Amino acid sequence: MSDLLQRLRDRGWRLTAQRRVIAEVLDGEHVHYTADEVHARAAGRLPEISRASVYNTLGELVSLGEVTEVTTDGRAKRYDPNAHRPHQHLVCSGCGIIRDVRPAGDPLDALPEGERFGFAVSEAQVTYYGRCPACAARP
Amino acid sequence: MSDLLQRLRDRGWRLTAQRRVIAEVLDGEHVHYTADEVHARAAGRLPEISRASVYNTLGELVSLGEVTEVTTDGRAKRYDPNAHRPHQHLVCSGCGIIRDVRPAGDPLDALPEGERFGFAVSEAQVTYYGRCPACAARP
DNA sequence: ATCCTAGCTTGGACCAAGTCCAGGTCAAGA
DNA sequence: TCTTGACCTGGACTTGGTCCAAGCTAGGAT
Repeated sequence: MSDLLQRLRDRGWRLTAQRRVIAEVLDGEHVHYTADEVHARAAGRLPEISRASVYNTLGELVSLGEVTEVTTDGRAKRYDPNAHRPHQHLVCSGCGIIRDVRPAGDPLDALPEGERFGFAVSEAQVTYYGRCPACAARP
Repeated sequence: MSDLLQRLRDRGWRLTAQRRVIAEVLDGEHVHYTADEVHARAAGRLPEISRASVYNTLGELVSLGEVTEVTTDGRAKRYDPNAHRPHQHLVCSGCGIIRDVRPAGDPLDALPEGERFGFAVSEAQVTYYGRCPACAARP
């Protein structure tokens, strides 16, 4: 993730303590925090950080393409730092846990020309739902 | 949609004026209203109808499987009455309009066993994004 | 036809997620 | 080290949605 900080500097970002902490929180695989979760974790290292800064920074990271937004349940958006490797999401309908997954082939190819209604289609987001091993073990 | 009313009666629903009006609003192809849009349209025919009734009825229709929830943008949920024909959604990233589409094959088949993390995967939701003909015509 | 009552509806209070803003702070170039 | 525009903060505000006590009513029972 330190290369993220480098990329941000290259784009003219001011590297503040807040942005550094948020970038650190977003480091890892299968990370899908809500803005409030990011805020709570960031506040562990930098107690005065405000919710507004978290929302601002996340929004900026999204528009730079460094982080993608994921909405799996119609509640809070989640932020996925694994933006440079194309992938989809697998969600447990019991506990809500999210895994990054890579389906075979390009999902776009499954949409025939006759189903495109003249749209210039550029992206497909796939969300798979099921029960994770832990949730499958109980009702 | 009158068969919807029949199915609801068969399940022991009381057929109130509010529920009838909401069912009428939800009639048609490519209908994807938010709860507030449903409320506004319903209020055109039944001015005293409350937001709470709209939310209650939509929630009941969803849990009966007569209507599905669609969240394309992380804002308000949309309600899709076309629940008895499996389909996915194509969304214009310019104006947000939504079309129902039918991709070739079952999207579930694209997820290899090795990418399932032990989940019992049961459903896949696909959202295609692109620009509609009207939005493609301008910047 | 009328009565009864569980189920439905209502308005308003409340909550969660997210946005906006005026004023104070500070990273980094000069 | 100084300067300054970009950044941060707390708090007010907006939007989308839920909850609840009190009143109403669809439809079965009489």
